[in-house]
Amino acid sequence: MGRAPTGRPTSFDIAYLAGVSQPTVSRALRGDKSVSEATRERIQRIARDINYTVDKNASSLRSQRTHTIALLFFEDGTDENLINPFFLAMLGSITRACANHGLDLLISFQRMEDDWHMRYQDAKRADGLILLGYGDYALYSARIEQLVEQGTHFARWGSIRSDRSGATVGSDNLGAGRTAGEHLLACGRRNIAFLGHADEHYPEFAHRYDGLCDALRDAGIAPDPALQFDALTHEDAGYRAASALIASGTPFDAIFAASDLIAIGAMRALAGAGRTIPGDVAVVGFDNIPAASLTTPPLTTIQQDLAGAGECLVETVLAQIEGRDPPERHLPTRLIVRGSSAPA
Amino acid sequence: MGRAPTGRPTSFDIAYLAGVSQPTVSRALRGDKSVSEATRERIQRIARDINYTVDKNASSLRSQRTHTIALLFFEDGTDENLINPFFLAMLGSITRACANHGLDLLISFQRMEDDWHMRYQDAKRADGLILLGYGDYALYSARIEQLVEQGTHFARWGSIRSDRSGATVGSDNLGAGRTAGEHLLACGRRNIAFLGHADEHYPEFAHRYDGLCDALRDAGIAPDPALQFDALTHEDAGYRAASALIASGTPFDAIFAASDLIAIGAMRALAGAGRTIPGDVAVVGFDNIPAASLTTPPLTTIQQDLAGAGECLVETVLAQIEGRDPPERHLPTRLIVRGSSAPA
DNA sequence: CGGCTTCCGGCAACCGGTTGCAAAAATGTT
DNA sequence: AACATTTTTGCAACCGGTTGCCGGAAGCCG
Repeated sequence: MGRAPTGRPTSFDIAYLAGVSQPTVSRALRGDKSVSEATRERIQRIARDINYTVDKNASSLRSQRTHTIALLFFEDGTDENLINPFFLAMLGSITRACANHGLDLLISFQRMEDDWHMRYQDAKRADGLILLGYGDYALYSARIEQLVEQGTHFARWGSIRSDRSGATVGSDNLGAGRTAGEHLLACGRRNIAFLGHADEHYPEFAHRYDGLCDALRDAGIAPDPALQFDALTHEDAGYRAASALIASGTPFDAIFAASDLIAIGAMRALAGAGRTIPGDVAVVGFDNIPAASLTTPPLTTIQQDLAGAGECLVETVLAQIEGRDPPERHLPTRLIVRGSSAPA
Repeated sequence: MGRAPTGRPTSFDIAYLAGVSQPTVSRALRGDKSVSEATRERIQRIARDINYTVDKNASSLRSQRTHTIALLFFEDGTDENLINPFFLAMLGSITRACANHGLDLLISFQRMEDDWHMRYQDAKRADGLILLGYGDYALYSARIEQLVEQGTHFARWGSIRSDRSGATVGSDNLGAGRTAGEHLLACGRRNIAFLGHADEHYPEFAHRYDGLCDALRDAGIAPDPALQFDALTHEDAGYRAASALIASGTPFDAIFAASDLIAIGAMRALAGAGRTIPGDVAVVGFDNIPAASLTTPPLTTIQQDLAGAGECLVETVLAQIEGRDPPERHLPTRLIVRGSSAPA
């Protein structure tokens, strides 16, 4: 039955050693129930003995399943070398989730211009995609539509309410914004500024702002558009936005920043302008990046459920692949109170 | 010549449309010079028109080249969810280097116990491996030997002088340690403590310590073993090591921490003990993680050439794969002076 | 004990490119 | 114009598992 083992072991070698046909080896190693317990164990033992590993390429080629998903990051392209720390934390979570599901993880950073929408699924590199990116959704929404059209399995991290096409997994930004607002109100603040884009191009930020506004209205305060300043998620953007806020002369006693990096930049601007934290201005950030606990004072912030996020993204993609029902894609957040916002 | 296009496009479809044989298509798309310019262009145009992508599995299966490398992280397993920020920065650099070389990058976090030494190369998932891990090298040196024996292409990040088997890429830790020492000496410090393991199980840290000792000796100071305290690279470890140092009663006016995380933990301990920085104690860290500039005072540290590191690791693996000469595997470092160490 | 279902395992086709070798075409030589 | 050379292209085998289908063996039943 075939030739004797030679070179790197293949399933044929095992078949030879076990005295069975090669397809039987394939079935046995995958735990196919149409192989008797006895032969399966025999085959598995031999496989272990000769250090056999299934060739992933051959397997994927025939079965059209790679058991791999691709994680595509993309940023606005401004910062070449720095990676947003929040993404990195997310990466850890996704990696672990993949490992738990026995999936390999392919990683790539993308520039907007690339033809990433076909590089992975089409080349059969991956069974599904996870898309991760802050920045202006409008810039790549066209590609996302394309993914949907061609039936690509994917999930993206974003704001749950912008779930028009494709499966979006995200934190409850609206609720988080409300929580932040209520916290600051409870601290006795009334004039709460928001640093971060609030238009539809940046739905995550916008929903955080919406939540803040909801909280304000509930407290009988009309949100003041003069207290909202655009900022992308960079420290410098936070610095500039806070400087603009200060320069505007509009009185304020609190800042809700759309991200910790923005908050950190804002704190720098406040310190430069002689405003004390939290005395003159309470500050709340978003993300709870590692650096948030190291600022002076430590930054109050909102923590997203990162462990849950990775698992949820992976599970969402898997569900599409296997035709199961997708999980709840709505993740809770938690307020972490630190020194930058004084308790009432 | 064959059947008409149907379903997802294959090279056969293109062959049909171009009126050539399928192997010619394969050759043309890879730029094989044995295809005439005219036909190649015709084929490439058709491929673009019908959105064709080479099936990576089929290609890899036959050619035995995946154009993929696997990046294996491993940590001591203590911290489940936090990833060392230094690694994350490295990841960014490696990702970019892979992209530049047209390689895919497979990522995995490993626990020591796993059979990672065969999961990738053997399964033909990747052409080569990059190993990244702080921690006790003794724990996995056996597996590394195994990799060498079976001819696996790999490079690991580590200390250049421990390059006994396999290609090790790393910073010039010895030189960096000397630089740190000389800087502290120039600041007028004489009793410089080192926080970090200094034994052969942690060669990177040990070489940093050795460099410090060299600098001390050059200045006519005998290194005092009582000023060296073990610490792995976690904030808590730094806190504990610094606490032990303070409790030991040995006088000291400077700390050189083997990593920024250790330094940050140490600064916390110093603050808790009422020692001022840099007044009583100057502190120098290592890595220049983002948080380093946010501490109070900002942390003087040593920056490794991360961009170069990723490129060098990738290039080293590629060189092995393609039988070229490996690049220089010795990377320079740079001292970043901040507030935690007072100028002389 | 013949007939029927169930369980196991084999046969052969197949996934979609890549590659060694040889034939055909184009170009050069004398 | 006949022959040597060099380019282009095709043929067929191959990479190493996976899968649909079928047949033999074993188990079940009246």
